[in-house]
Amino acid sequence: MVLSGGDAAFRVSVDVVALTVLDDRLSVLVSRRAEPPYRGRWGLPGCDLVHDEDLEATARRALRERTGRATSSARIEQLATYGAPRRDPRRRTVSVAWLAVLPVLAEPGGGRAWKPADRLLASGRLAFDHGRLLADGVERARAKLEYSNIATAFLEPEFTIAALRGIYEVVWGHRLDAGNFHRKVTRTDGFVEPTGRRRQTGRGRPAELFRAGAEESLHPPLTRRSFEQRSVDLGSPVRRHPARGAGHGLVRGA
Amino acid sequence: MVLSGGDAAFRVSVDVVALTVLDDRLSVLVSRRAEPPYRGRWGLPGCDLVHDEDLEATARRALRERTGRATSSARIEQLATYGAPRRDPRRRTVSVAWLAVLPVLAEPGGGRAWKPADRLLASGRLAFDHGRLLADGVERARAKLEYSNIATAFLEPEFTIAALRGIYEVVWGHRLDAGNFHRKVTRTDGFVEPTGRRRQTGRGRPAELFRAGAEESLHPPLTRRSFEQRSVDLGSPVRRHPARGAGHGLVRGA
DNA sequence: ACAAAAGTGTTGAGCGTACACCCATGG
DNA sequence: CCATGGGTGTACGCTCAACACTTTTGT
Repeated sequence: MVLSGGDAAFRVSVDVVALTVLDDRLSVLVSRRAEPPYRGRWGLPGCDLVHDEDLEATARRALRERTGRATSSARIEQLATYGAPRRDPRRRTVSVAWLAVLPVLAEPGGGRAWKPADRLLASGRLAFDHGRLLADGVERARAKLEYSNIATAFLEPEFTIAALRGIYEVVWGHRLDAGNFHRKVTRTDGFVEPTGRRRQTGRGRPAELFRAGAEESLHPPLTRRSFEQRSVDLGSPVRRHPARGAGHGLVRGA
Repeated sequence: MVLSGGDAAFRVSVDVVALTVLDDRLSVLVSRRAEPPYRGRWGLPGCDLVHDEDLEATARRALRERTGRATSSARIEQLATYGAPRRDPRRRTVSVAWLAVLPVLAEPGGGRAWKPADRLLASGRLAFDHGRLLADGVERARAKLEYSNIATAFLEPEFTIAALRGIYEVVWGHRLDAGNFHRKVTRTDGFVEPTGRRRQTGRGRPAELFRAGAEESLHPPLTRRSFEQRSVDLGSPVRRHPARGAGHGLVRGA
């Protein structure tokens, strides 16, 4: 860190890949750009770094401005920094990207929307290099489900094991065995802790409610590896409930 | 990413946590600062971002300037970005940190040195927030040994399985069973591939030489988890050869 | 009574650990 | 010949995938 003779200075911004699960799809918060460059394309929430504000505080501010909510409960972590010389055609900009995971919120409105991540990626209609940011964020989330309790951040403070399983199924894109998942989750120290309450789900036996445990990292991890060798249909959501009218049950496991 | 009315601009720098294994110790490249701030402390190699240069190119430049060598062979990956308002007392600076892993090079000279990472961390005599950068870099390296082939980046292109095991032992700080390690490494697809050559090591049966395989990520991973429950002596290096004169053999496994 | 969802039991395959043992070389 | 390090064989224990089965509700 040598102080150069000159004083080259750059714009520094923060962009947030905010993920949630909405209608059984992994979805990301974007807003349609009203101004050039990339007018009409979708952009991730972001804002410029300002004097005396921490990077993480800046990311939380970007998220708060776009969701219109207090986001102190959102789980947030740094993703990576993107600084290719011409990634912003106006001016050289170094952007620190953050991954945020949060439970479903009200629709944000005002040109902003939760859009399915896979569709948005496939459409190629993201501004700047936000397609890469989103892809990196999704991959990070997928990986972290294996060895951290980040899945609980997609849910309200109290949740059922089935709801937690639903997060894994949607983010990983394949179904999991309910029984084995239940055992694995409840027996991994610090992953979830029982509240003693139950939830009426409608049909079926009422499920116990849990909250996130103290342990951030899971040992041993859950593994998606063994499933990846199987074909995964990325084009359609993992339907967690049979389509109305169509009576075909979904196969379990292989 | 909204263009603010003002034009706040920041110094952007790149710092490199360059790791190697020297004398059975995980070591990091540092240079003694000749100028304030932090005169006399140890600093990581770094340089300022300049117009039209990629972040990764900047990191490689910093490494090259400090090692005096072509470092195209070094494995390099982004670590994290540090931007606390007063991390540099002179001017607000956002620093993108990179992790580099490379084989032992000649001593760099000129106030630069390879220093054992653990001692340097314990001494607290690093400049700026470089202690945190170093701690994060070491933890990243430790974690990546589990599920990537990054250990091969510490070695020359051709190496023995025992040398590879030595990297794991030094970085993780405990000994591994030689037989099981050999089996695990040679049977994990894409980790290493045989060259057909052998190396005369002096004593003992000559070891086969391998080179790094094509696969970046290991499935299934090696695991340090099972060892973490055991006590680990962080204060002294894992001696891979018995001390001269002291005839005590090191126990294997538990 | 039946369907559906929650949760438990059971079993077989695979993997990791521990450690015995053989191989190939230097002294 | 022995010592040393390279490399293989083997057995035990644990975990996980698969799936049968029981529990508890709504209709």
